[in-house]
Amino acid sequence: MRAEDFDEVRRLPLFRSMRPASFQAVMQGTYAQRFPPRLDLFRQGQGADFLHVVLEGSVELFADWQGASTTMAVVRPVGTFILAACIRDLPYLMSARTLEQTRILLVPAPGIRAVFREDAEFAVSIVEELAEAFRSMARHAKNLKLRNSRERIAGYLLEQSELAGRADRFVLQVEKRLVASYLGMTAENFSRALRSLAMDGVELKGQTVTITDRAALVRACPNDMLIDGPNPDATGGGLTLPRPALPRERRRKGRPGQG
Amino acid sequence: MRAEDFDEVRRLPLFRSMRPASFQAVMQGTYAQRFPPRLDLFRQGQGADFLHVVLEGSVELFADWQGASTTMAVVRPVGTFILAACIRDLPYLMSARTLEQTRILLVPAPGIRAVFREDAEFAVSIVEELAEAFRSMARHAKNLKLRNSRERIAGYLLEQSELAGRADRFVLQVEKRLVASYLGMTAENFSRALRSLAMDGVELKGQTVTITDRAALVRACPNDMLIDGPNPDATGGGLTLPRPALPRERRRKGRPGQG
DNA sequence: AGACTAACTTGATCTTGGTCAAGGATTCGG
DNA sequence: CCGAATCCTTGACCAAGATCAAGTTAGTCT
Repeated sequence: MRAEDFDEVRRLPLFRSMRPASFQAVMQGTYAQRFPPRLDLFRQGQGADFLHVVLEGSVELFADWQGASTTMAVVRPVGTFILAACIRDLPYLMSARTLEQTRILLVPAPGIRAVFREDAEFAVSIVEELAEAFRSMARHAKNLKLRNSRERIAGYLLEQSELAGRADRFVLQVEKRLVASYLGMTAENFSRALRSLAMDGVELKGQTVTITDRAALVRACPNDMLIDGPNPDATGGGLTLPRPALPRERRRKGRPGQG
Repeated sequence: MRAEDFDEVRRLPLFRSMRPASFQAVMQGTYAQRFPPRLDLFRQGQGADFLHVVLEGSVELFADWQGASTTMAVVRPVGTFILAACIRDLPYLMSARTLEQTRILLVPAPGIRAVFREDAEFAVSIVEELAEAFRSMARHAKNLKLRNSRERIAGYLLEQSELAGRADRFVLQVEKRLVASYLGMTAENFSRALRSLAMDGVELKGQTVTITDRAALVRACPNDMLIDGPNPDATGGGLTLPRPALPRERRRKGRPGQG
């Protein structure tokens, strides 16, 4: 592992409070790796060998069953994923693939399991990460069960706006089909419902969303702290939502290149 | 707290590995209380004052938004709930009410937060409980997103059968409307879809389910370890599914009596 | 730049599941 | 044992969302 990576990782919420010796121990066998876009990292059902930390790029977590597939989350820097599986030494419940060119830190699971029993501060960090991951997933389930697709989209746009610093204009950070899948609907239905939100103060041009009437949009999906967040820090325990950037800042060089 | 409660609690997965002094500290201000059926324990959005442990009876965790309401889980002995909220000192994401007469242990959240920083074994127990809770919730979301209502019901029946020791005949432990809500559908749709499963080897008489053709039922909902469990131990971190009993064993004295 | 590919949109149609309304079945209290 | 309340079931209808099938746009590769 490169020295600069070492420092960067050391500053991550999950690792910054632990004792130096513990950090050294966890980092045994840890390495950062760069993956091309659209690469499968692992499949659901596999054994949990490594905790993954996204350093650059983005990763989609998805699940499938009987031919159907659904996006469960998109993880961005500096989020972690499959912590729960590593802790319990159980098979992953989700599959993962990179969306863009992505750099990932792979931390051997046995080291984590060993060290967090000895370093209370590390245990605290893990507990907080896991608790947040649980809450994110609970919110996801509530969202699916309590709202219809139009409301889920409206809520998503409001959340993205929030993450962009309450901006009224922002760019969707991920493909629409992926957002649709994340929100539990087909791409077609997403497209139509999104268009229909024009009546509720949403303007669309390509990937750029402009909220022209925030009050109307909130009326379409009354905000609820207990579903929509806040997602306190950037690291949602592997459940960070796709995060938007400001319009001009797009930086979409590393997008999917091959299918 | 009664001495017998003390011993019982001490044997819970969450508490049995911790140091005696830590246990004493956590138990400061802890008390067990008996609640009548259908009593609201707390509402979503409230501050997390207590970790709850179900000692007897059962508790429904549900969520609502804009008039709609959905069951998120049913917790039975000896499961805990809202651990995540306690750890993060954040508002509950769900509401809770008793289903039957229920005895609950109320453990002050500040004590938990303080002690798990000092007792590594306790931290480990919390981490494992949380990890399992996360995985349960992830499975719940996958189930909702990847299966239609008929499949969810078939899967539920297979799971209940499993929990009853692979029995081909068992009794539903909770009201059907509650199961319907848990599975994310209306009671009417549940009733119809359940009936339609007669074609797939399911016989019904009141609350009693008989699987006459397990292979057919599995065909209706191919089992998947990564959605349906196993829910390794009884304590699913507040996410244990309603558990069935064997037919004769019903013990349904304490069922909902008043509205 | 032009061709190719993949994502997105739109329309027509159909299925699933929700809504509304009423009729049975249980259960509980007297 | 009867009556009220609640849960469950059934039917008719409706609406949300899925599917299928083109088109259109946009991004990538040569």
